[in-house]
Order: sequence, then structure tokens, then C-alpha cells
Amino acid sequence: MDENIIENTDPIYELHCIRHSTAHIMAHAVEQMFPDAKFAIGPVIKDGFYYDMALPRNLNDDDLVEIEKRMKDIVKSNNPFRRDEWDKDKAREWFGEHHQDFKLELIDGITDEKVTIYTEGDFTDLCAGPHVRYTKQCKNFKLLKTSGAYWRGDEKNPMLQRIYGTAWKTKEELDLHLNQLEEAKKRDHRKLGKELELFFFHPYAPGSPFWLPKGNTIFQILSSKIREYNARNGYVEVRTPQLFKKDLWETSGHWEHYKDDMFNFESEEETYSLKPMNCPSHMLIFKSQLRSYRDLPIRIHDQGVLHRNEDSGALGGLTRVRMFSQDDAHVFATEETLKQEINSILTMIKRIYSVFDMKFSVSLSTRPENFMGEPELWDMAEKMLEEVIIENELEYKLNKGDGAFYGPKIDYLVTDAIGREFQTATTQLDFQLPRRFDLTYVDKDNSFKHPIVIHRAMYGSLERFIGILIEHYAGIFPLWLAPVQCHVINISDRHAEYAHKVSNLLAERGIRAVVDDRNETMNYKIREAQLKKIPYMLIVGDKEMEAESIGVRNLKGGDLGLATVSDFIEQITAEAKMDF
RNA sequence: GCCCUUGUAGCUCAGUGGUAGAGCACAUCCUUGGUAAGGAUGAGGUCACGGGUUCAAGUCCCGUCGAGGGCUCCA
Repeated sequence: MDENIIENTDPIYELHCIRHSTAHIMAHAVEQMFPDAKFAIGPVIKDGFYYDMALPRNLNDDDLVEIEKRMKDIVKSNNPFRRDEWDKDKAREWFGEHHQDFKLELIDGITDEKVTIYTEGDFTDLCAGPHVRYTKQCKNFKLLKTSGAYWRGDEKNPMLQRIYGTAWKTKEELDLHLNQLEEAKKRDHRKLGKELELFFFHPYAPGSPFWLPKGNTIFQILSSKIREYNARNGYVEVRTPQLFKKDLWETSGHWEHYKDDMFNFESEEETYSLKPMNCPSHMLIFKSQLRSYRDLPIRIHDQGVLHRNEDSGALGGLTRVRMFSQDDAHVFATEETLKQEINSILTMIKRIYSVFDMKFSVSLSTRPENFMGEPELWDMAEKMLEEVIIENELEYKLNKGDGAFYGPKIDYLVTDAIGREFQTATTQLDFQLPRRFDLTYVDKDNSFKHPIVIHRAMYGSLERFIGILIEHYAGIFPLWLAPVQCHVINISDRHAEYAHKVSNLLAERGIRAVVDDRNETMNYKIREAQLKKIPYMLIVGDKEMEAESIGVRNLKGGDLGLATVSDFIEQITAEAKMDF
């Protein structure tokens, strides 16, 4: 029996086995509770595992407790995992008898003659393996949550129930992981957004953030920094309409692909839509003049407000909203300048993410099923993007079939505190829209040619980017981005006037300072400034008033001692300087 | 949109069918302070909304809306 078990002591492999085996143990426990359970798939994922299954009723949190209890009993009984190879016919017969419909489908999808079967105690499952030797090796686990999941990920299929769990080799690793999850919750941008008074949502406008003064300050700083950076790199900025007739979206192809995801309404017997993106506007801008090859590349930047009618269930904090702005731009290039432009965009993206000290990963998405245009063009575009990535020595993941309907794209993904990946920047090639809009420029030989369009964004959605930044910095923003840079704290009433004088001097030099002259103790005001993550606290009392100075306290560094106001202004101005 | 969870004061939360609570925040007064919470008093709630069950509903049931976790989607 035991000789069928594969031995391997590679730690990554071992952890994989532990997680996968724990998924089996979980299914085993579920089967004890629901003998009619039909099991689908139970793979290993980052930090753990899940198992999808059809059950006679929906699970609740109490069920998870019960399942966990039963799992512990199974672990304790220390059953061995036995590996068998069955002929497919035997497997079909067995799983058929046990009414495991999903397993039967899976067996049909397996090309080998034989299938592998793992048995632990009285629970038998179709499984490629491998597994641990005994259930006791799976004692460090925790079930985390239940959710719905479509069979084979297709929303037309019935919805199954999924249980997620985490599993580790040692109790220490498990506790560390659970602790990290707790820590990550503390830096959740929704929690910090409320605590730091950055933004909020109201039920009257689901998915659309209200930017409070402090959050708006961050928004405006990011917006102006990217605006300046774009300008230095040859971009011009425009403002474009919010509402368009349906005809525009039909021309662009968005109506066909996305009409259900747009906000549409009737007015004077015409259908209008709130713009879900800027590109069609920019096509019209290009078309508004006769263009020469000498004008290209033309780089148009636009931070307009966009609306997308996202599914209610998809909304979440700032990372998935219905109203947002992008640092959007479209570059109209010739074939000769195209590669240079993509390269320059990549350089800009690298610069920006280095400023935020954020790592990004790159994915290349290729032709989807519902693509428009000629396959040859797609091939050429995909090759060019790949070349640029390789020339920039970036690792990338190939996402076959994940491109936009008009062209292939490079997406840039950053990882948040909990390890969830979010798309931010993007570079998308487009040979289609210029044709659909019949955009042309006059080339050297006096012929009309279609430009090639690059859609690109660096932050992506400002909303999402700020959400990610909040978590990245745990609310402690770098000085240049901190919505309030200084709290001027007077010790008693007689120092209030001087506190305002200091604050005014700072404000004159563009430093974002606020006087906290409430009738509270200095300690109280310091505590509150610390909790609000204000970078500098400037204490003013008798001592400071006499010397025309301030007592400087740093959020992270504590009491820094006395400084003259002018010295401090000089120092903080230098410290708060940032340009991409 | 689908599955699950959830909605009590501005915030964080307690309240398991029988007269709505705490801490913080807020207001007034006292206090005038030296690097993370000074004190007293007070105001503040149609328990998200709409139905239903019950002698009686914040509490149980149904629906709507919002939020959270997933699934699907993400131009």
C-alpha cells in the first residue's frame, strides 16, 4: 500500500501536498455531513486551497465550525492516503454509482487510459495527486470562508459552493499567516479612508466615491504630478464631453461589446451614454484637423471622468467603482515611430513605480475570441509588444486570449498588502479604431495612411491607484503626498495667535499646515495627530514664542527639538519636493 | 448579475421575543498644560427601508436597498 505513495522532501512540494491533502480531508468531512454532496474540483491556491461542491443546502458559518471539527477528527485518526490507478471504465462505474456527476465530466476530459484515485479513510476521490502519507501531516489548517462559484467558471453553469482554507506545515507558519491577514485588515483602504477622512460612499451613489478634502488633496497632487510628467514627455492635455450619442459607440465598436456595461438613457428620442472611456473622443480630436506625418506622434492626455455600469456584486471600495478618472492618453503613431513610443511609455511607467517604491509584474494579453480586424495585424502587434518587454529585460506572463477586442496589450499589475493583484498601468495597441473612425494622415509620398493608436495609462484609475497607495503606505503617505503635512499645536490659549502666525508662514510657502488650537492638552493633540498620521507636529509654547521658533515633532521620529520657522520651512520644502 | 455574510448614535461595537446600551467623537462649563488620551455635565437612535408572524419584533420570516467576501466580468 505504502509503496504507492510518492516520497518527496522538497519543501514547496511538501506544502503543496499538505494543502491538497487538506482539501481532501475537508471534502471527507463534508461528505460525512452531507452524504449526497457532489464534488467538483479542489485545487491548491496561494497559501491554501479550496474545494467546490454541490450540496443539498447552503453552508453557513456554523457549518464551517462543524466541518473543521470533523476534519480534526480525521486528522487525528491518521488515515494513510492510498494511491490507485483505475481504468477509466472502472472509474466511471464507481463515480456513477456514487452519483458524482462532476467527477464523471472530469474523467471524460482526461486523455490518459487510466486515472489516479486517492483514498483516505472511507473517502475516495479522483485526483492527480500527489498527497501526503498520513492525515496527521495536515493538522495546521483553518477554514476561512465560503462563497459561490460557477462550475467550470462559467456563469451559465450551476453555482456550486466553495470553501476556502489555508494550510501550513507548522502551527507557527499557520499563526503567522493568520496574523498577517489580521494586519492586512488594518491597512484596508476602506478602513483607513474613513479614519483619515479621505473619501466615503453613500447608498445614493453606489460605486461612486465622494472625495473629502484630504482625499481630494491626494487626488489633485497625483493628477498634477502626472500632468507635468506627461507634458515633459510631449503630451498635450484635453477635456472632452461626458455624454455621447449612441452613434459614436457604434462607430467605435463599444456598443456591440459593452452596451450593457454603459449608462444609457433616452433624450429627445435619441440614446445617449455616459462615456465609459476617452478613446473615441480622442479619435474625433485627431480627425478634427488634417494631419501630416510631420505632426506624428500626437500624444493626447485626458483625465476625464468615466462611468461604467459595473455589476453591483463587483463593486468594492476604491478598487472597483462605477465612476472614476484615468490618467488616460492616446498616442497616434506611424509604424516607424510605434516601437519607440511603446518604449518611452515603459520608461515612464518604470520611473513612476520606482517613486512609489512599488513592484509591478507584467502581463502580455493576446488576441481574444471576439477580436476585430485581421489576424496578421494582431500577430505583428503582439510581436512588437513582446519585443519591447524583452528589450526592457522584464519578466512577463503571457495571457493568451485576454487582449481587448481592438488590440493586444501589456498590463502592469501591483500586489496589495494581502497579496491580491490589481491592474494599474496599461499599454494597448490598436489598429482598429483608426480604421473604424477613418483616421488618416498624409505621409511623405502624399498618400493617406491610418495612424496606429496606443492606449496607455500609468496610474490607471486614479481611484483604484489611491486605494492601492493607501494600503501600500498603510496611510502614512510620503511628505509630498500627505494631505496635511503639519499640525501646529499650541500649548495654551496664549500661544494660539503665534500658532496661526506660524501656520500662515508655512501656507505662504505652499506647505499644507493646519492649526489645532482647540482647548485640549498638548498631549491630546499630539496623540490625535499621530493617529491621523500627520508627518510633522509643530509645538508652540512660551519657549518657542520667545525664540520665533517651533518645537518639531516627527510622526515616526518623535521629538526633534527646536527649529526656527525659516529653517524648518527650508528643510520641509526640500523634503517635500518630488517630480517624476 | 449569481452564492454566502451583513446593516443598532458621527465612528467602533454590545444587546438571542418583553421600556434602546457602552467607549470614542460632539456641545457647554471647569482646567491652561511641554511631546500619544485632564475633569464634570449634557445632547444625540422611526435599530437601513417595506411587508409579515406574534399579545408583544432591534431580535423570527419575506422582499427592497446598501456594504463585505467570493464567482463571473473589467473596453
